[in-house]
Amino acid sequence: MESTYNPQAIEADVQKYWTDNNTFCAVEDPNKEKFYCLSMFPYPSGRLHMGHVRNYSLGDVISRYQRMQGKNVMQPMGWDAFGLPAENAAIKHNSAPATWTYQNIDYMRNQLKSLGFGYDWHRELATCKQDYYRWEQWFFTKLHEKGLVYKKNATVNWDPVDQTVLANEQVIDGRGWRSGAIVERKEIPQWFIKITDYAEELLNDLDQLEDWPEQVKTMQKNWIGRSEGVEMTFQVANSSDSFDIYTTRPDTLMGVTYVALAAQHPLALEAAKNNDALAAFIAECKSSKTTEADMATMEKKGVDTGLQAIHPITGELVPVWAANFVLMDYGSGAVMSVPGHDQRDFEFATKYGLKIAQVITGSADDDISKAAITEKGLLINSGEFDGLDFEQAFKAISDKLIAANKGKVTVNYRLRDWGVSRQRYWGTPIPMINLANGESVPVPEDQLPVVLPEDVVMNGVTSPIKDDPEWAKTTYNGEDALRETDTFDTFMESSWYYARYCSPNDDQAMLDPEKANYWLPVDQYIGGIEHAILHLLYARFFHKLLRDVGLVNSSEPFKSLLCQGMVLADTYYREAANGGQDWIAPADVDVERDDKGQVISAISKLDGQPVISAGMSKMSKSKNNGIDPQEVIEQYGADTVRLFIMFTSPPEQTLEWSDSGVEGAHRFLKRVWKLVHDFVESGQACSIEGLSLNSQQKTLRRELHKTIRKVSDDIGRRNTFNTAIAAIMELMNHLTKASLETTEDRAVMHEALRAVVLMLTPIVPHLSHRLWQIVGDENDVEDTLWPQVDESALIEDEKLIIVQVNGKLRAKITVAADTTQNDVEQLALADENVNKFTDDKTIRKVIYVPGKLLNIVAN
RNA sequence: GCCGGUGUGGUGAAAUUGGUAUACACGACGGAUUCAAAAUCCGUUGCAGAAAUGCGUGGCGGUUCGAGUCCGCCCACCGGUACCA
Repeated sequence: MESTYNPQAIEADVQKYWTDNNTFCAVEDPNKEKFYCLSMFPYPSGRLHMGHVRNYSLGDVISRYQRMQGKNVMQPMGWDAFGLPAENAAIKHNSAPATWTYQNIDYMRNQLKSLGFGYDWHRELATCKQDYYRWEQWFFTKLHEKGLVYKKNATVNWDPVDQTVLANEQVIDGRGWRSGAIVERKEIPQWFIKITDYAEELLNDLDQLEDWPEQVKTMQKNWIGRSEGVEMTFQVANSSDSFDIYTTRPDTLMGVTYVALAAQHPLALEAAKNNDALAAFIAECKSSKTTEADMATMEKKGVDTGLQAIHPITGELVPVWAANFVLMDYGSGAVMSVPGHDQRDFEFATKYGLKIAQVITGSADDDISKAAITEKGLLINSGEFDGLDFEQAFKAISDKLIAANKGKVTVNYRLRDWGVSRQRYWGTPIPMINLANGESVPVPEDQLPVVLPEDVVMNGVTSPIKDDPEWAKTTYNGEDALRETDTFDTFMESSWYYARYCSPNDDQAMLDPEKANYWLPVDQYIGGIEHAILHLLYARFFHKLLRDVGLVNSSEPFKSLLCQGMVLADTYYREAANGGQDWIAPADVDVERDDKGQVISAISKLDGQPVISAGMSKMSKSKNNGIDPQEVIEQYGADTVRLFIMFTSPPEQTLEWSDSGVEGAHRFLKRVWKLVHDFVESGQACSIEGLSLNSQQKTLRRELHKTIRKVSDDIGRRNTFNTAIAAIMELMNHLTKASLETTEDRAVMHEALRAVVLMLTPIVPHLSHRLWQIVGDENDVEDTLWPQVDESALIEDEKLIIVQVNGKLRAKITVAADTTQNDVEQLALADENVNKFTDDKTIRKVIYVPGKLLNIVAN
């Protein structure tokens, strides 16, 4: 055995071995328990970043651990290949999005291989290839057939100079990122999928997802936002017009002092024809932003439309305002306003001098002249409803509206239907045909796929398939017609890729139900918390759609979910001449520390001049603080990178990159290598069977088996890989101090080293593969089962009891394991230090936690 | 704004069910080895204090024999907010 650890040589050899032996090729086997482990597939942005390395290390550790539990493991990998960045890169590099994307995939695939992830590469897929997206197009036409697809107008960001639609990301401070033009809201026709038809099921099925983080389920629940309320109709005075509003607080209906319409509401547009102020306001609203965060934080503004509405119960007239915070896209585009009991309405009413009425009792310190009373209470100033509580008022008021045929009790969802149209090129063409009569029909099945041309030139503004007058031309039933030139939201591709991995090369069907039902649901899904709502909700929705088309027999795609945190790194900068910051890469900075190790200054390695430290932030191009995984792999090897990433933080938390931490991880692997080397050099291997051990050897075996128990629990149940590694390190600290003189010493050491290598296998698979050839047996470590705990080695004859007086630690006493509570108390009270704190006091109570803790309460 | 999360030594973190706060690692300091350095190995390391001991888990308050952990209020930061993926 070589005396020094040489990761580069080992890793290349072991990776070749895995490839040559198809070690990770997964085949359906009904006699074996399956385990489908999936990490969120990457967008092929160019190079792997540390977030990817973390995500895929987590998936690989879990996959390899489950394989060592004897399961039939499938771990696939692919590419979420459509999306906006490819278009921008193509413009910048003067090439086509397809070329750029395929080059990135090739580079990143090699990076993944160099990290030693156990993927079944036979199952690789890329969503930008027609053999993938053709089935998405087919599926969309099925959904259309089932009535789950419709077209309606929806708002987009419109760049009036470039005459193009912009993503939210492309709008910076209200202006288009290329043209600099002030972006406008514009309504255009778009395709929607009726996710709201599944709102109830998407909500209820969250309860089945026992192995999902509570926080993710809560976020999804709030996003779906089920509420029970009343929908009612307000008649416009002196007109046949009316509009509907929905409220969850019908108990406050008697406190409505005005109603508010969206600026784009048809009644507001009509009224603006003879109202200049209103027309100006509606024009102003055109430039307001479209995101929810912007809508919620912007200054609330409104204008009186001059219309009046008839209160559905009192018959009184209330003014109708147009307001910028009411969304035309959501609900009916109108809300009732109760300034007395809603804070936003209160501020709006105060600002515009509208009436504020109190109709609900508040607590003693509530002051209706200062703020709205938003808690529920008893009704006052509400005529016949006075004295009712929320429940009673809800019933009485809704009953009255129903009787008058002016309203109904309804369930409402915050969730909105999924708009899937994008006015961009690099995506799946929407398989619809627009006929001359204005009707839209799905592309017939025998004409699918609608292929996206890859050999295109980007002009930086419009989609090449929109630019090319020929591309859209087609015929339908012998008539000339035009294809849809919009493409799908890329969330469409990522909503079903997990299922396609089960039969990735099937050219006859979207899925092979037999294979899909063998592997699905995914047993463990791993990805960033940023996907907690949108991606995970759409994928859950798609799975139910796949079920209802008969392609899968389960209702949820992901049995267990693990959300990993971001990867951060140090940031350094210098003031730039223009007052901004010049960000300096952490690799180019040396830090100086004081005697306590606290950083006192940082200097550039390039010029020796000081730089300013700006703390930790997410690795990004803009802060120039990305750490390239490739460089670290080349310096220390993939195993060190994997070990550092798994050790330095629990998976859900943010991970702070540290070069010295990486060195520490590398040092540990060198110690493991050296210990195996020293053991091998010390003589022949031998078995522990039939040997009689001394107390030190027994203690060492107890440490070993306690470690196996903890590591199994940490990896198998808790997903706390950091504490599993810490436990192995602790064991290693014991082992390096152990003697290797006698046969018994060496037998215990051999048992321990075999277990250490096996426990490290999921985390540092190359090193473990090599070491298993030395301390293991002729089988590959990949085909070896996880070590078992020997319960008999765990038995302890003594216990450490913590003795407290009034909850404060005063002594630690060691007693025989079978000592009674009474004897423990006597021993504790005899302790000098305990005595000092109880001496002049009366003992009131004694609390005993058997074998652990004794608390004496005295005063 | 709204929804969700996080906050513990000089640093990353541990404490799994309310029971020894700081395991493991990094850094720093001291020593061994070395012509010297790197590497390696050994030791010290929450703060104050000579010690006894006291204090200490973002802030304020509460529950409890006992609180990092439970409850209330507050602060700071992070993720999402429907066209970034």
